[in-house]
Amino acid sequence: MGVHSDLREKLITDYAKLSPQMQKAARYILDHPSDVALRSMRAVARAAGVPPSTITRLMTAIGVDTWQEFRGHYQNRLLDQPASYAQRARETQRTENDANRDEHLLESIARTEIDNISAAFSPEVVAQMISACKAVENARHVFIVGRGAAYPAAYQFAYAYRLFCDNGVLVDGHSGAFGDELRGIGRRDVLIALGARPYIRDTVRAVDFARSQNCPVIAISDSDVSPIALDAMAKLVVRDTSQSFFQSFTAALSVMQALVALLVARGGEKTLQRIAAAEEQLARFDTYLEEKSPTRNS
Amino acid sequence: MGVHSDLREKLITDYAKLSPQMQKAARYILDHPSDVALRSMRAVARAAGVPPSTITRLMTAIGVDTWQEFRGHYQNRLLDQPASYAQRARETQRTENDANRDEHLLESIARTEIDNISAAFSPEVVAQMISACKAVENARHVFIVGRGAAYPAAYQFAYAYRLFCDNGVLVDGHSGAFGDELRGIGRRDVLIALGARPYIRDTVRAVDFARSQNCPVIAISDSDVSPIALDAMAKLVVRDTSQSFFQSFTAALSVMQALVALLVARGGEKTLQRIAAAEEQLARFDTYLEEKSPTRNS
DNA sequence: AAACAAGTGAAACATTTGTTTCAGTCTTTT
DNA sequence: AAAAGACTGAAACAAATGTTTCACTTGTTT
Repeated sequence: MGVHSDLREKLITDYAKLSPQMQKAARYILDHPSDVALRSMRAVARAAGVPPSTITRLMTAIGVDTWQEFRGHYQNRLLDQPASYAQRARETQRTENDANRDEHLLESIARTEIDNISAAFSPEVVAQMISACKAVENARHVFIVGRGAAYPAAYQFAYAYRLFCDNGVLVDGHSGAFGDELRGIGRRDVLIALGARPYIRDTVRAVDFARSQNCPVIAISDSDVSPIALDAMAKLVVRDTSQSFFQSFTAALSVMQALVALLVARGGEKTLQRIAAAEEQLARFDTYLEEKSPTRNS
Repeated sequence: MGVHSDLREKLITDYAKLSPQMQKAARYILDHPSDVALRSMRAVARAAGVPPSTITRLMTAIGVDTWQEFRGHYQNRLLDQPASYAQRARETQRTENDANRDEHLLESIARTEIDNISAAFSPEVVAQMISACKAVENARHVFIVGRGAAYPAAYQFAYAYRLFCDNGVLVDGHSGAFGDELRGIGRRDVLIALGARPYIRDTVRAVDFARSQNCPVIAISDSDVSPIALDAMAKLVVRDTSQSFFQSFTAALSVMQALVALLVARGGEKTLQRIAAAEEQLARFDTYLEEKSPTRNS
């Protein structure tokens, strides 16, 4: 009986050969390893959405006789890797040779990203988000513009928004010339514009045009006085600090997601039903891969 | 709301006032904190050389009602989690009045996002990122596929990558049928695939096709055993936990940005020159609003 | 259709768990 | 020395745990 030094590996390689329910359990365990170390078997089973017997069967399937043995592995793993942030930083700094220069860079990227997101949810921005939200709720049409590096965040919002509202327009120039989609924009609409320095001309033009038509603007930008945010009715200022040459649009994306979450939360039951209907439609179009158990993950 | 921020401190200060047997127990717990997190109360009592009742009495003496609560503190400490999830959920639920429900939602969103990003830069993922990076550097072509909610992150990478390398292909279906762009994919290429549950059929098909052509796959996904990550040469597992109905792709975006940063950093001077040239070209195309220097500022 | 095997979850089972009870011990005070 | 009071640990208890059993479903083969 060889002792499995790494049974996470075994779980992954054998995954395909497991029965559907065991896969469900295996997946939860792979995704939540510390749960195994800390919680009881029944609790893990409950969290994974399977009966306790499935966990037992899974263990015998991968050659582990008892839950105690199984749990022991995960406990050791947890003890071997304290991996506290401070400690990790200290370690990477201690040995500053070329070997782990990459680790060091990534570590500082992580910190910067976290800082940016923290700043993006400061009280001032939060207040702006809420008022932006109200503007969107009352708008006839919601135009979203964001080019270049800002496009992902714009797309993200448009994509999610479309699932529960049909008055959103993503101005991306895919359908004809850029800006064509803005035709008819007016006082009762809202334009959500995203962009940071260097400001892309198209985006600024769209904002100027909207303003000339008396359409209120919600700006997600890097400054209160950026050409996009100037005269905007709501200014969501996010930092785009980055360790690399490029700006980081993580915070912008996060803010857009938060905006969606806020709209859904305020929309109540009706909105949830619309989302359910949209998902239903996507499922009917065979968009998603069929999965045995249509449960939602935690 | 006096939550015991640190009950190890309490254990030390009250140590003198405890009865001899309780001191024995307290001392063992102070010396073996992880035992509390991982083993049962009776096991701890046995190891400390005291009857179980002593542990109970010790807990009541320092103001903890139940072993579960006691153990919970030590488990959080082991996980290096500043605040427990359960506690956080309780806090956000506590003030469920309509007044500042929005603020609370946003605050908890922010926390979740930060957690997700922290997890995305864990040592395991960092290691995978570096090996993924090397694969990209040696690849003939770099294909990027990500649909639906994963598209923003895919686009972000493709957009940034294009500025310093011309062998990237964003598989987005804009040019004809989806998957057409994969023609000719082979052993010497790399496919970067993004996707989380529910898995979009197109993405999985692209991954399967790439695998059938012996093309190595870099997977950015929500599990080690997701249909995208299975058999991938590099698995970047990111959490997509979200307060709202939708998944959060913030961590995925952040990882993609970090990948770009890593590529640039490793590319050295030559890469920087290419980026400068690309920006120059964009400026000549009048893409940006006139501003003196297109270089980033602090 | 029938037979079969594999997969599954509710229930049952013996342990083990955290906690309480209580009789005995020890120290301190009178 | 006796009484009072706090300490202590064995035993008792209900609740929860890990595991096994067994009908039942499901999908496949004959």
